[in-house]
Amino acid sequence: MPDPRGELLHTPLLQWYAEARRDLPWRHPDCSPWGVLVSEVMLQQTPVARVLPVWTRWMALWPTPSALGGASPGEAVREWARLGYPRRALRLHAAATAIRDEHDGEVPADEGTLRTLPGIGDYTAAAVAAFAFGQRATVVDTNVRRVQARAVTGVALPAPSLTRAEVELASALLPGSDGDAATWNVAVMELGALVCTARAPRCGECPIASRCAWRLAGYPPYAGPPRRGQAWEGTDRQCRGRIVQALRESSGPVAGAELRARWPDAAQQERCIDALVHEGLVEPLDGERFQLPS
DNA sequence: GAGGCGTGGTC
DNA sequence: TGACCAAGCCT
Repeated sequence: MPDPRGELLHTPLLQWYAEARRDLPWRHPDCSPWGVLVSEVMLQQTPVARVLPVWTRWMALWPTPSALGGASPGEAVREWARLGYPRRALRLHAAATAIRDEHDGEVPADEGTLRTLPGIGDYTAAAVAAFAFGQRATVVDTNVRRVQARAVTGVALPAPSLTRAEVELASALLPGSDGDAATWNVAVMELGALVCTARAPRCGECPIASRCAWRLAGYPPYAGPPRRGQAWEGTDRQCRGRIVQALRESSGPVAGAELRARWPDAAQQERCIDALVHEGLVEPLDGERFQLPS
């Protein structure tokens, strides 16, 4: 049952996307499902500009899941460079070995099967099903949420966490055919990334501005619960980042004393190292030395 | 379900 | 200038 709210938006948005879309390597027709999967994991909470060079190098080193599975998790973390959230590199390595060992080395096309892989949640499973396999999956990321909130719901920003209603709305707006649906998903995301941005939306360039509920309501300001920022200075996050960076940039093991020189709070740093070891991001060696996992 | 988890660019 | 934000996931 087609949703009239979606029908009105499909043509202008798909036309806009055909002209305004960025030429990204993971969108090329010859990009493998593995390339799409890698891009989606790298793009979790990370801007396109920072992902591009890392993705390119990563795909040259490990063009298949089995190739990555043949590397050590530490190599994956090192090539992850400064993308942030290095646990993603560890999980991508684990996903690669699972694909090699349990799926004949082929990225699964089924959303439910993708969802079982480490580091693959609802968003990424739907994105791979849609963008790598052309399926009619409901892809809901932060861009889709913001575009829907404005264009359809008429509010400045979505709630802090994803609601059931948002997923149902995205599903209702989806075009009926597989191909159109896959393009629609990436078109809405692209609109959110390039035009309907969080900070300073470019409504003058928006193909659906004339139908935007937020604009028609006079741009009411965000009225939801406060959105809490993330502390940084002196946090475990910063401390952990410092530790992993030191191990990444060293060709060999790093002495605990050398790490200690990089962080003022010894107790905090010890706690962070313990946590990193527990998570598998750091491997302890004899003589109070540490390295990326072998 | 709230909170933890990196890094750097933007206005 | 320093909050805010970027194709989320996991516990």
